[in-house]
Amino acid sequence: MLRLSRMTDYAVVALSALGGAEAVRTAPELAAETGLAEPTVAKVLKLLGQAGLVDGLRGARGGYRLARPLSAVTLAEVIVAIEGPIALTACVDGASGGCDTEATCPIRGRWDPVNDAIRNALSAVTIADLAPTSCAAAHRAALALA
Amino acid sequence: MLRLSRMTDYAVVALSALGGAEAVRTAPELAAETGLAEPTVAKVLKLLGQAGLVDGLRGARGGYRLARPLSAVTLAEVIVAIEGPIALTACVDGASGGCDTEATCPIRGRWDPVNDAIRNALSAVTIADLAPTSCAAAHRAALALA
DNA sequence: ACAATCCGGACAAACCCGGTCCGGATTGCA
DNA sequence: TGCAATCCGGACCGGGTTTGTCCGGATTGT
Repeated sequence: MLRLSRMTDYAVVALSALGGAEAVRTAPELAAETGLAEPTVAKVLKLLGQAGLVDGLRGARGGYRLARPLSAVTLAEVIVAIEGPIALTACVDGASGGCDTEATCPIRGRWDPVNDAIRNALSAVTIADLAPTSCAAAHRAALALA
Repeated sequence: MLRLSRMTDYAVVALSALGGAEAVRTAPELAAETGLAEPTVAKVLKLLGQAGLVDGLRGARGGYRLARPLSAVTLAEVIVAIEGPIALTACVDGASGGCDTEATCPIRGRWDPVNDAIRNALSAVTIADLAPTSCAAAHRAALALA
């Protein structure tokens, strides 16, 4: 299924919520807006902060703020921030030990074009493309129904 | 990391071994050539057979045979055969229940262009591209060293 | 000085995947 | 006709990864 981590999905949702307004939002605020658990949101924002996609402002009246507009953040960047380097197999970038008997496997290295193609596809999509309308508002509405 | 199942890697290796000669090979034979465990190879070949990528011949003197030349088998087909439909998120093709509070999530459906791009990238690569030389021979050599 | 907030890591639980095994069905050969 | 070889389908369990949570420490505005 080429599974994408669920954390990455959360990251996109959190970024969309952050993109709704240009103000500083705290982690509990964003958790309430997205309907996700607060520690989980904090964890995702932490990762995004390390990657430089959001700015974390410490201290009282602190919170998180977008480092760039959503239209300048690609999906590839988010995936890298949450899941690490984009690669389909473990036999990449000198990960020795992953293949036991396949030390001389001729397939090794042949995946590179595929990986590049995937990276290009993911770099062509921005978070703004994924959440053109106000995602946060829709989530609030969904929560109101429950 | 966009992890691809290890079974899919095995499938590529098994297909490459099958592509070496146009004869019928039994599962134990292929297991010995690829250096993989026999039940695992059998499982992979079973999946590939269900997908129509290989023909399984029953009875004595039976075995497996390529249904098509490797140059006509795309990586996307192998992935679909082993892992199921190619999609980055679970919020696809009416998988209700995956998203609990996000029944009306506006992001839903927006992943389709991304998924299509991934599919196209994976459909552009054939197994013959991944294993141009005799992979089986290299595996035998690696086993001889051990 | 205090309160609010982010930061970093450690931790248990749940889920999924990898790998194995078994019995049944089917076919070729003696 | 009987036997052996082989694929087929499913169930099963252990290990590992991911998920989600929590806690103490650092930092900053009031």
